[in-house]
Amino acid sequence: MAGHRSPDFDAAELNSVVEEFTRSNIRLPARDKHSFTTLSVLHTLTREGPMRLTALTATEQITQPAVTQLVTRLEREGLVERRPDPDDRRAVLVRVTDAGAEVIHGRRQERVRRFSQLAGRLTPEERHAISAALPALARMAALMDDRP
Amino acid sequence: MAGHRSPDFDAAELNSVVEEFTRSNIRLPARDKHSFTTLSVLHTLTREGPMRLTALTATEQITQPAVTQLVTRLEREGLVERRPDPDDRRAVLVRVTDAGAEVIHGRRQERVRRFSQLAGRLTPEERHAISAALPALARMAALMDDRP
DNA sequence: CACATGTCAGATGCACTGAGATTG
DNA sequence: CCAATCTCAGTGAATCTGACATGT
Repeated sequence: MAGHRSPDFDAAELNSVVEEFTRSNIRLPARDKHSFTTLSVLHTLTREGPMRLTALTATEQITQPAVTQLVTRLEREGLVERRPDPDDRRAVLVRVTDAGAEVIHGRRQERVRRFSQLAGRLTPEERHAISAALPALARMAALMDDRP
Repeated sequence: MAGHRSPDFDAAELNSVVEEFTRSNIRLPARDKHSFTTLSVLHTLTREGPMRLTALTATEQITQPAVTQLVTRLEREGLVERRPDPDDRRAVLVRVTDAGAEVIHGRRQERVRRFSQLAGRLTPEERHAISAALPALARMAALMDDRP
């Protein structure tokens, strides 16, 4: 069951762990009223800075009209702002407001706190093993963006 | 920014990695025609075996009427089956068909293959670090289910 | 009668397709 | 004139709330 390229590396076991973390992470969005797409857009804008609607269409998995509608909704809730692009008057730049950033920041803090608590229930050896693997996992995650 | 309980453990960094993996994992559902909830239900039924609609309502994040409708849809597509509960004639047991299990199995294989390819682009040291951390990560994931 | 299980009916939020307006 | 960017209008699938039928 190990990966074809690396007999010493159990990709199925890695996938199993990722599935569990994903599952548990998905449960959280249901608490507040924001939809999954809403959170994803706010997350992207927080990471990447102001973007055009077209750029958002590429990163999220919805069509341009849906992005227009979604941004209108988010603007009405005060989570993002529309600004005209000074260089191209066809385009608008969407950016998160402080309130929007706070939504993402709060959720992130909640998860980090949860991970801290869970780590406290592991052995020092287990914590060390995870810490030692984080740079490699981060690089692996970065590689995933190459070929979406 | 490190966790309060374990100064040597960077929970924020772990969260960042988990976020990236989750993001990249979420993109995949958009390819086939199945919705996220559909896949989640099939996944749960595959892991847990036959369940009542009420039990599904608890694990998934939707209401009972939505589960009824969703199961009807899945039954029409041949992915699950309704069976009367022999012990309680009010209830029905939902179980995945072979076709339904195949959907989940196929997706899992696709992800495992992807992880194998990505691992092939890492250094042997990085692969070793990840392998060494997997048991600890699996245990951490198991701990998450205790307090949902 | 009280509770649990599942279904039915109407209302709502969200995304899609197709067409249109403005600017480069 | 053509391409890019965004918006508008109408349609459809999925979910929610509230009411209801059945069985314990």
